[in-house]
Amino acid sequence: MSDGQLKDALDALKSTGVRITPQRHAILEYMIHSTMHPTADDIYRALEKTFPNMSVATVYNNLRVFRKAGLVKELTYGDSSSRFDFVTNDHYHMICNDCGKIVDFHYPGLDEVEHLASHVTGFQVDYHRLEIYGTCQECSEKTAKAQ
Amino acid sequence: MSDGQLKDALDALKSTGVRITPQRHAILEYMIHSTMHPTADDIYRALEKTFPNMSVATVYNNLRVFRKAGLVKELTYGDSSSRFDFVTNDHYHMICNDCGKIVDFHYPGLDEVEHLASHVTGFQVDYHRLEIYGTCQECSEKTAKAQ
DNA sequence: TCTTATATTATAATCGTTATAATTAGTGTA
DNA sequence: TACACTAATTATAACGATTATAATATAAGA
Repeated sequence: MSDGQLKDALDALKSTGVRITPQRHAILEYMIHSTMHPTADDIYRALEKTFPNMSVATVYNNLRVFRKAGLVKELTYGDSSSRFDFVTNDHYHMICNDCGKIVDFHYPGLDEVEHLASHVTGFQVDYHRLEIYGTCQECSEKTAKAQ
Repeated sequence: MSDGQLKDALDALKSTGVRITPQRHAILEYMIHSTMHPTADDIYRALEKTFPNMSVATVYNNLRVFRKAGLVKELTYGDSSSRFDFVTNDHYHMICNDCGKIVDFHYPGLDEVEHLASHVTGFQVDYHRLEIYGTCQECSEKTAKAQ
């Protein structure tokens, strides 16, 4: 089914007039098969064996192309590089404001929110991003002890 | 009621051993009264009449202090500075992947998600961030015309 | 195959954010 | 109120992620 995802993604790009280059093919393939949310540099380093001459700029440029096409979502954090996810509706993130830890969290059914939002604003919705911020258990306990 | 918010915020800080400085007071006050989500530099420039010697680092440091205290949320985007919001549960954002436009969108009741998340992960939840990405009406029409 | 616009490469530049060290100033206590 | 101690601020330098630029290479339709 990953192959189907790749083919669908390539078709979607092609249909909007975006050229399919070996680099784009490889980046998309990597995104689909990667389990953890890679940074642009992660992708660059993973592909430099296959494309020794590829530039980091190419990775950034294409991630932006994919994002505009609604194929990839960008997760930005204040203190480090952006991370990129191939768009599938699966899980959300909980983030500790103290230590920065990221914990996955499953929750179904924000589709209703997407639909309402689309209806009200006229947006053609591609995906959403939900993050819940707070203090993780370890940091809570550390603070409690310190006082 | 803004005054109450400020007082509550200052009390919350004090109770965790954070010192109240004139700069912190002013930054918080500015955050509470500002209608549009300011960047660190916006805050810096707004306060430099009152604090001609204040450093940008002070703004960044204190925004992080406030964020850790759950008073302020940081909205990060790939292509520009972070924006900061005083935490109140009101609206979400829709973001155009093409032109970057940000449109406010109202939706009540993600409290349930927060509660479940807290229960499952042990986090003490402060706030959440929800953003919906897609293509705005203008950009959709532009693309349709171009083809 | 040829043509042309688009993509890639290599590199330099930008700019938001953080680190550092010295100085200043809150806040609890006497 | 004055003191002492620790935390906060300032000024500046450094870092690093991302983008801009110009030259070269290449995808894809004719």
